[in-house]
Amino acid sequence: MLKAAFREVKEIIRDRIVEGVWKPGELIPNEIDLAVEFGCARATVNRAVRELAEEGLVERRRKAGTRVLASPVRRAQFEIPIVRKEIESQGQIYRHAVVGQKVNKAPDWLRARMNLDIGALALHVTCVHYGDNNPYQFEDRWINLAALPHAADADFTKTGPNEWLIEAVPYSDAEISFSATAADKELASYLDCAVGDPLFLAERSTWWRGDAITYVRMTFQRGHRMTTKY
Amino acid sequence: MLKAAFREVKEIIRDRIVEGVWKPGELIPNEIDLAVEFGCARATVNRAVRELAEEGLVERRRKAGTRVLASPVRRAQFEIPIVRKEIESQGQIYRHAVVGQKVNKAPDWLRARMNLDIGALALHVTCVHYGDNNPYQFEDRWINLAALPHAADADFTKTGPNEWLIEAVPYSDAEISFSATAADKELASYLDCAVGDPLFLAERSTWWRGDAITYVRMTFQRGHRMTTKY
DNA sequence: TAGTGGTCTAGACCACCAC
DNA sequence: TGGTGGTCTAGACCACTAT
Repeated sequence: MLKAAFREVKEIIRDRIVEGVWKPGELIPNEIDLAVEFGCARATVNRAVRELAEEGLVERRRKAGTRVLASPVRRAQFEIPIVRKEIESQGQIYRHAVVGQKVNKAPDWLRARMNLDIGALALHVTCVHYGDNNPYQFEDRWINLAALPHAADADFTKTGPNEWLIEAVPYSDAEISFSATAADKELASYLDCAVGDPLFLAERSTWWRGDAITYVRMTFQRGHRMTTKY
Repeated sequence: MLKAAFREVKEIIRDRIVEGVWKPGELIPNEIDLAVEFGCARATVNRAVRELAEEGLVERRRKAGTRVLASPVRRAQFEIPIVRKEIESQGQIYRHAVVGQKVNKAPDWLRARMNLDIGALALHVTCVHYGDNNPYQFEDRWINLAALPHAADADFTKTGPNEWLIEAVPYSDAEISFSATAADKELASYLDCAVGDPLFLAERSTWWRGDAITYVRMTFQRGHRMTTKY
């Protein structure tokens, strides 16, 4: 058997959908009929169709059956690597420099975002990540000291705050968002670009069982792109 | 049974990993032992651990066993909706305006990108998508007329080119990339912003079995963000 | 209420690959 | 070459929900 049976079944069904044999909005045969047609067990068909549903090509409901989606929900998936690995995977030499590290009272916007009490303390760390000595990313991070008190004493010169955090604490939830921003004077100097240049910005908040861990703004060098196939 | 058994098993294993019971780099027990421990069938354990592997938390190899990954590969997933649905899902009223539609000889950069022959014809369509009459996205699209000859006669005033394409042709491969760009004069006028403003840009190429279908640049209004949880 | 998908089981055989 | 995961099967019961 060259392929697993459920993969074969999956491909056949996928082809029938993209070729229009089963059109958007229509029902496809039920699992038992498909199992008979393909000469396999119902569980095999189930796995094939279940995976197609996870990919957003069909929609399944008990009793109602399996329906071909009119406009398949397309999903793109991005890997979120550690910046060091991202740089090294491009064959460049990584280094980073900590340019700021201070304990602050969390500003209001941060308290709102991370759901912190009034007067809560946060560690503010900023650093620049380089690939082959060219600035690659400016990292502007806040760490909730109520959740991670020993972060205050950490040394981020050897291990960057991102990698330090990964080893120090797991997280249960994360939210990431991407946008465009204009370089201000600080960004322009760290990222070696002009004030006003359009820069790609990623922001991430992470949580561990309801407690905010960290919020970080990662601003990339001019011309940075995030690409994926799907 | 409140939860499916395989989900329970999955959560227990996930907890043991994040709690450090099974540490990064270590092997976890094999499927048979886990099945005995949890009092279920091996297939149930298999599904649980297989899904954890798909999520990037563990790595599985025959004979070698299942290993906890040192730095779990984090993946963020974005849904790529049709712009009309994206706008409508925000409770806004959608409309679009076609601002350009012309058959051209494909320029060199496009021929290189889409792998077209010299002299190949492409349809160039531009349009603006509005939410509640505010500009939301500027769409700048090229369609390969060798692959889709009847696109030349299409009327995009009722159905935008993106939705028209979805109905007209499936695709087997797509590549999408995100970046930041500065508004030029044309973008500034269509998106009602200042020249030089930083804008979020998405570019997508789609293919059907080796043939390029379309390439599109989607530039969003100022301040646009793309967000997801993971 | 009946039809459909969701899940589980016990057992089986196979493919891979570290040893 | 033996241990591990990968897959398949036949059958069963259950959960949801359209009708």
